[in-house]
Amino acid sequence: MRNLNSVHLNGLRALEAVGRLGSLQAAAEELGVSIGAVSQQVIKAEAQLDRTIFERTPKGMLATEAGAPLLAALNEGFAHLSRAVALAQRRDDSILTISVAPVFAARWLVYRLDRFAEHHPDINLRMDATMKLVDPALCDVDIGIRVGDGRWPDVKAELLLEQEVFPVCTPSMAERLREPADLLALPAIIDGRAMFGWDVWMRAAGLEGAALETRHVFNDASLCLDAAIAGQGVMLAWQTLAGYALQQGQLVAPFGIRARTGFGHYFVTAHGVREPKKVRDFKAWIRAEMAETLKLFI
Amino acid sequence: MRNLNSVHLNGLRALEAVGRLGSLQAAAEELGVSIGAVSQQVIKAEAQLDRTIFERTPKGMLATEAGAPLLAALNEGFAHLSRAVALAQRRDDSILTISVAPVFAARWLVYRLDRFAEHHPDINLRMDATMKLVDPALCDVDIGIRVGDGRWPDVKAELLLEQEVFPVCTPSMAERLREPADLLALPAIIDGRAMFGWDVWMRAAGLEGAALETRHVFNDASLCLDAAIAGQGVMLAWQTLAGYALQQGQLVAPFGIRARTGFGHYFVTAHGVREPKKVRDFKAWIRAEMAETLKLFI
DNA sequence: AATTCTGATATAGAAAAGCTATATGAGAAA
DNA sequence: TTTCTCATATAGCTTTTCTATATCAGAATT
Repeated sequence: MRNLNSVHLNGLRALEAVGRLGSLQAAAEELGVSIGAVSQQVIKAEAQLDRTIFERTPKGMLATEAGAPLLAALNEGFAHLSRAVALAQRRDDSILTISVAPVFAARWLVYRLDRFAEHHPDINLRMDATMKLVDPALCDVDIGIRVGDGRWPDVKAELLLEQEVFPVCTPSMAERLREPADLLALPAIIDGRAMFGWDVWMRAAGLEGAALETRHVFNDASLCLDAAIAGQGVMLAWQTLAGYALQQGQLVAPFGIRARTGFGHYFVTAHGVREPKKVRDFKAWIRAEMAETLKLFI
Repeated sequence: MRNLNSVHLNGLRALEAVGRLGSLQAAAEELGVSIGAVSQQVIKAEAQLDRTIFERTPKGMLATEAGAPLLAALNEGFAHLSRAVALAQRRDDSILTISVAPVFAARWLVYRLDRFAEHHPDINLRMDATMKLVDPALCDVDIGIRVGDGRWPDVKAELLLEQEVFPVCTPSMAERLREPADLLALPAIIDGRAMFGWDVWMRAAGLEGAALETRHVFNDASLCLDAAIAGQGVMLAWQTLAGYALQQGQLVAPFGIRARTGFGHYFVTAHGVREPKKVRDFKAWIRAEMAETLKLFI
């Protein structure tokens, strides 16, 4: 398609519009420019193609014999391009595209999707699981949920939940514990990627300076939780990570001492954009479900 | 197709090229611009469409799920546009397009076209009959033949034949004529559009100031000749106009007195262009045929 | 672990394309 | 002859496109 390099695409479009509509006036109206602009483009394009495409008559522009097949092919080309643009511009408003961290999806959201479908049968959810912060203004994501300090200047961050961490282990392990300091005797399961450490909890538990024996280190919080469920040790988890396992009785949170990390779960949307109803509905639903989760921690 | 107004065509082309070729580097090469230029155009077009068409990977650009149908439609569109441009750029070198005055075509050239075909079976002649001067640089005419003073600054004019005029009438009318002054008694057939008058010939015949009785005035030289052939009177004709009728014995040129009008037949071509072989062949052939015509006037 | 390579993006400023506003010309219609 | 319609030319402003250069991120190599 290198031959397209020798002619301006805007000129080809001018040719096509004039050919289809029969006059500079009509073409100018469709293209949204002045008659002089279309005239210049047609003349320039004819020169670039080294062809006379139109015969100028007092009643308007008539395609020459040589020009007619060219205009037919141009019409077909621009019709396809127009269809392509229409395809891109059509918004399927029934699809809500969300972006969440994989661990949030796997440990909290995926268990609730059936209830979302029940509450909002008109909304089709499309989930993009990535840890990267997304800017909904720059991609076709409607809303994101991320954990962090919320200080992201390029997006609008709205606090959903303050993150609190607490130790979790199997019930049988917990039976051996009489006081918080007894936790120090248990092997610790460490999330190498966590944005916080045990020291945050130690302070809250009055055990500042104390440490646990590290048994396992993973680079994925979800794997850590699996290891805790398997009885491998104690893990410092947070609400959305451990909520389901607590509810199912697979894990317990001994002593109920919780510490705030300073981070939070945030809704991430685009600056200065009026939120569509489906986004507002989703946020409201997420808040209601989060309230249900928090009942575990009263 | 107004929806195309909201996105730059060059951007759509960049999208298509990257989609088809898989990287900015390859697309830049095909489009004949720098990688940075393609990158900017893709980013801008994605913003204008409000769509993420590509996922950026370390190995290059991958079409997103939403982008793939768009790119397919764009590819079809640009393929058609490319075909259109190729159609326009293809020169059918076997076709020679000439532009001549209708009267020159009807009274001189058309009788000889069989001989042109014999001499040049490889050249297909396409004749555009119009009185308007053409500029081969600005239209798809290869060469023109026009009568005039040859002072046309926008084109290259090469003298073919100096125009000479002379009275013509039927043989039976001529039988009654003993000397040039006897012509003055005959009714005159006048071409209202001629660039010269009888005075030009009168001077050459030593009859300066004399005049004929006007019987008929036409606005077409060809009709004048038809009237002369029909015995309606005497007409002041020129070589290419009357040559065939003289050769056929339908008309005679009594006394053989000819006058130059100051005009001429000229080949009209574009300035500063090396003439293709078919144009050179055509000119040579025309000169040879013209020499044959002039044998009538020796 | 450090370095190199590949591919994409950002930016400033220059070049080219596109556009508007206005004047003008040609032919048809009134 | 006048008016109307349609196209063209031109100057200069605006927008788009482009280049050159610096930078970044991830993969591959050492």
